[in-house]
Amino acid sequence: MIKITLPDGSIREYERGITSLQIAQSISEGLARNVLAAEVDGQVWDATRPIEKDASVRLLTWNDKDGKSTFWHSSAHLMAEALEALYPGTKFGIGPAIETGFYYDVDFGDRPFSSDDFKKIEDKMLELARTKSDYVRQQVSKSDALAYFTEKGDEYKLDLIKDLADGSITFYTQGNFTDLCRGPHIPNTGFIKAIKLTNVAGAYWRGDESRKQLTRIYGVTFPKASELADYLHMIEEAKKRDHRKLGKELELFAFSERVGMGLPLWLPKGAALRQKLVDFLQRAQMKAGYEPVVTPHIGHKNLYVTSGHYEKYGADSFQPIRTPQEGEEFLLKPMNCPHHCEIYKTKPRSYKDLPVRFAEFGTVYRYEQSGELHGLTRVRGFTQDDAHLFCRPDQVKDEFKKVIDLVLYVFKALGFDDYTAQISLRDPENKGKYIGSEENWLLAEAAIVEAAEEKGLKTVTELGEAAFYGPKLDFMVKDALGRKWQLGTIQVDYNLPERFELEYTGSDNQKHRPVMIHRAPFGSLERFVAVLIEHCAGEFPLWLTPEQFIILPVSEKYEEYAKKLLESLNNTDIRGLIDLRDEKVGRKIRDAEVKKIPYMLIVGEKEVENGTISVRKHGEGDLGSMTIEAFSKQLIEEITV
RNA sequence: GCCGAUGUAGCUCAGCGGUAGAGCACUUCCUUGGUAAGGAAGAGGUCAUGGGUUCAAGUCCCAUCAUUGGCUCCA
Repeated sequence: MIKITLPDGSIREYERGITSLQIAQSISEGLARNVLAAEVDGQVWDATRPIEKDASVRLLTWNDKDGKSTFWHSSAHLMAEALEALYPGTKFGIGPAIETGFYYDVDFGDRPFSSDDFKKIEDKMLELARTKSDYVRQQVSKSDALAYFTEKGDEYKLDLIKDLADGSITFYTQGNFTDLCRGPHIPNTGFIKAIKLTNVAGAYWRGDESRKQLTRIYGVTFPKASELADYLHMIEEAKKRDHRKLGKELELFAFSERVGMGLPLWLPKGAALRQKLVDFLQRAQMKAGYEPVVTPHIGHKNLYVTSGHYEKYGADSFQPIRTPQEGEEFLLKPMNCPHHCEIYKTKPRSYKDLPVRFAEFGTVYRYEQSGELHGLTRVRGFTQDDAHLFCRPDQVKDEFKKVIDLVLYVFKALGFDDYTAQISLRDPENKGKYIGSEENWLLAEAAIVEAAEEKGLKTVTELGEAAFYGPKLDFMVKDALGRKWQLGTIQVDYNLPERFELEYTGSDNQKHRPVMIHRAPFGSLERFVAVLIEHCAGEFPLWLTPEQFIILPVSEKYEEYAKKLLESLNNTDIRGLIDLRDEKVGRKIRDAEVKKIPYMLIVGEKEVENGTISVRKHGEGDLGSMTIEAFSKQLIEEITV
């Protein structure tokens, strides 16, 4: 007998060789029907794999992340089986589960493939799923594994096996399909009830451009048809919220081929929104002791040679601009920090002066590969809400904590309630790719970890995700549809102060090196606005809305009253407009609703007589009539953040 | 940058070898209307660009550009 510890702490005794599935059955039939896999001593296993010794077991269902990914990984195998049945001779690369769904990289040889083939594959998959074939795990020797795939003629699998240690190789078979696979898998294909192939794309074998390009087929599957329907609905909703679509419809920004790809044009309404964000953060930063600075859009090449950016990114950047007479080389500013370092150096600094905090909404230009541009989230010219804090080593942690406070304040004001922080540290395996001394890195990493801990942030730590000059703390927010976005970032930098030979005079009258912290709560205004649009589906918080109200006269007879009304309501914080078109009020309301204008003020005979307005709120409907003063007061209260 | 898809009116799209279409938006006129589309008329396109095939090319082929889904990259 062996002892199995369950997540609730209870310990049950079973015969040696019991499977997780049988454990589930001993608890309840319902549970057993839903078990996809199990976590055995921290490792995800097949639910059907025998357990040979005492272990702690957590049964995984569709509600667990690992349960889902097991399900999707098994779905990838099911798709491969369908592909092999439909297109004999297809070779297979890798087929993992991804955040939502799975993909399989396959080589169809010369056969053309397009999304038109999806239906056929989906049908075949469903047919195979209904056979409820078990996923059977089998340990094989390296030579047998090689022999199998040599026989099958699948060079990709052979390439994979080459790198595997003999003794740790497993095959999984379901139906007529056998694949090299570490597992785990769901018990049988019958769990897969709803299937949707989503898209097809090219992907290089092992992500290497010099190797053959395979066809990557993406799909997603569900244990219930209704879940697929929900998923498709979510996709529809995401499409409706796409910031590129809403940005066009709400006249926030545009792109022009003539201006150049990846270079956004902010239209009046978008610029108004953007300006409000800038004002908002500017005010918060002034309170927090930041000093605004302004630097030019280009900088001498030597500046970036000094900073190290030229060496690292020069070849992949926009190429230098040369002055016609002197032949001096200037770069479009890809970063604000080198400029800010020079500002720091304009005068001797005392330890008493630190920290100094230079803030700039600095527009930077970076070459992004053409295929990578995407709406406002990936552009070639963008404005960072950048600031650099220069402080003493003993101030780092404190400053870091203050920045965390600022970032959280910004998120709260903008309705991002669900966020996590990612601590990005060095890749311990590959320390050579980072600039800076071991000692400095250890200091910086400790400061971040401690600050995040003391602020009680929900964090995940990623090794190898640090910037080349220092570790960082990135904030990821979840939007209204549950999608994750990376926004704010805080980065410790012991490196630039070194390169720019920044100094301050300590209380010991000796020169010391300050520490630099880069930080941007929004990240970039472009990206932030994109995320904000999708988060709130274009219905911005009132204080950010470019046009907060629209006056709708019932007929042209009330035009005068409407104009006076506009004059009395408009001020620096509240902006509105009048719809003077020769249309019925129903039409004007519809158009205002479509434009997502928060308040509609309807004025007609009644209102003129009583000196009131009839207020309608976007998405809610008629609020009844009120006095102008009452409305104005309500609006001001609502926009105060 | 690489692979695939797409590019027709301001917007959303139909047409896929034989005289450029629809809805919305726009302009003008009628209508003076009370909480999500009043009526009529009009204007608007070298069918992304450049080549080619054809008696004839938005329509078929090639190239370029842009957009887009991925890959790769991201200070």
